[in-house]
Amino acid sequence: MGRRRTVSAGEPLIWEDDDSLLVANVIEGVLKLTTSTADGREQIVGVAYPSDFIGRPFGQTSAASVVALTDARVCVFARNDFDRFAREHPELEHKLLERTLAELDRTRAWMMLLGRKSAPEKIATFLLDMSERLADNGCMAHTGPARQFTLPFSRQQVADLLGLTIETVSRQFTKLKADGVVALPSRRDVEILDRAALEMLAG
Amino acid sequence: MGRRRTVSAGEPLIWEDDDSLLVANVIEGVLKLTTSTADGREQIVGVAYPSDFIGRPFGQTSAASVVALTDARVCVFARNDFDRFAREHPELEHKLLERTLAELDRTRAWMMLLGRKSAPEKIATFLLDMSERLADNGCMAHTGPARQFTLPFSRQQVADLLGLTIETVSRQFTKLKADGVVALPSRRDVEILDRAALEMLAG
DNA sequence: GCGCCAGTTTGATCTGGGTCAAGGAGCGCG
DNA sequence: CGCGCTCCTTGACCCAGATCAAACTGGCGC
Repeated sequence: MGRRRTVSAGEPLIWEDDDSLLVANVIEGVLKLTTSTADGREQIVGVAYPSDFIGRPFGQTSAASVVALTDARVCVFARNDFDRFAREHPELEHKLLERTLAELDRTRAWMMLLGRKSAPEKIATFLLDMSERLADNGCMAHTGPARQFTLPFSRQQVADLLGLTIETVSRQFTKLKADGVVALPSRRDVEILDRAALEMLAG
Repeated sequence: MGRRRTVSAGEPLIWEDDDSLLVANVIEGVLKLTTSTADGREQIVGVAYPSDFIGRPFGQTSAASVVALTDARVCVFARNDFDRFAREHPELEHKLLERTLAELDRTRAWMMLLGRKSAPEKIATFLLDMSERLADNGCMAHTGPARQFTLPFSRQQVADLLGLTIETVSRQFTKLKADGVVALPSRRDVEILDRAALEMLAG
């Protein structure tokens, strides 16, 4: 049941496989879910971490495309098989429902960010959100928010997540560093120096 | 199982009822799901039409508040009862899962709108979306997109849905009217005169 | 170590949409 | 019928963040 597959950073996860759509479970790594307009604007609409489901069981294929942000290992299922299996195993469907409801909550909170928050608020919210989702090595944390961590995102991807341009993201990072709120030891690394200030900025 | 309740336009649907959280099914009318910041900015994160579920089964209460846009009838359940009932009826859970997945897809499409679309694109997308969801009387259409319909939203609510200000919404409506793309016979009524133009604008 | 190149930062300028401030316009009510 | 209230439109101006245009930086191959 379900074949292992590895995807390296930057590679798309293809949804077509011998005539059937796929559903997958993330084992390791981080992937982005995006939608794009015809003229190339991109919005990241979801981020999948280990243990998250991706794909669209039942009904038609979803519009989002999936690309690995880090090297990743996933477990893929032909959708037909998965659908049948799920319908025969209510416990699995229940689990899936709980996860989908949680994801919907997170997505709705992100809508508020996209529609109503300013650039400084977006960046602060993003950093706090990341510190909760990432331990030092990029996996799920059960040890509370991390003080320092490595982003699985480039600046452009942060921009695509927050509905900003790369220049604005860069300027906001520089500002936070200048104000002593965060340290940026390397392009991808963040250390939170003043969490209270970030929480204030996040609104 | 489940008590009927009526909510008039503008009234909130209270989630606390003799010590237990509620879950509800919309029978008639339209309701908005919103989140707000401390300083009063509001974002509509979902709209519930007849047959939609609202509330948060399993897990903790969701952050969104629910307000009726039109007079509405809903069927409410104590959440504990609902959770137990759902777990004993896999068919219900399956239905709920399908709806939740569909809602997640719609929400993700809306993220693209909020993060990356311009005001004219937002308005055009909104009008096309409404024409698909509303028949003349504000109920679900199975007759294809409506050419004219009554919005269940005030201008301010359209702004809260699209992440704009009321003034920008008003100006965009005026522009579309001036360009002969739509007719606006009254504050809440819209008639689409040139669907192709709207689709072009929506991007 | 040196050059190259993608990703990033920084600066200068522009503009879409926000803000502030008046008017209109529909509608319920006396 | 006209008063008043709420919602909506319109106008003038402004500013956060986009756009355009260079530099800078840090890996990596040679």
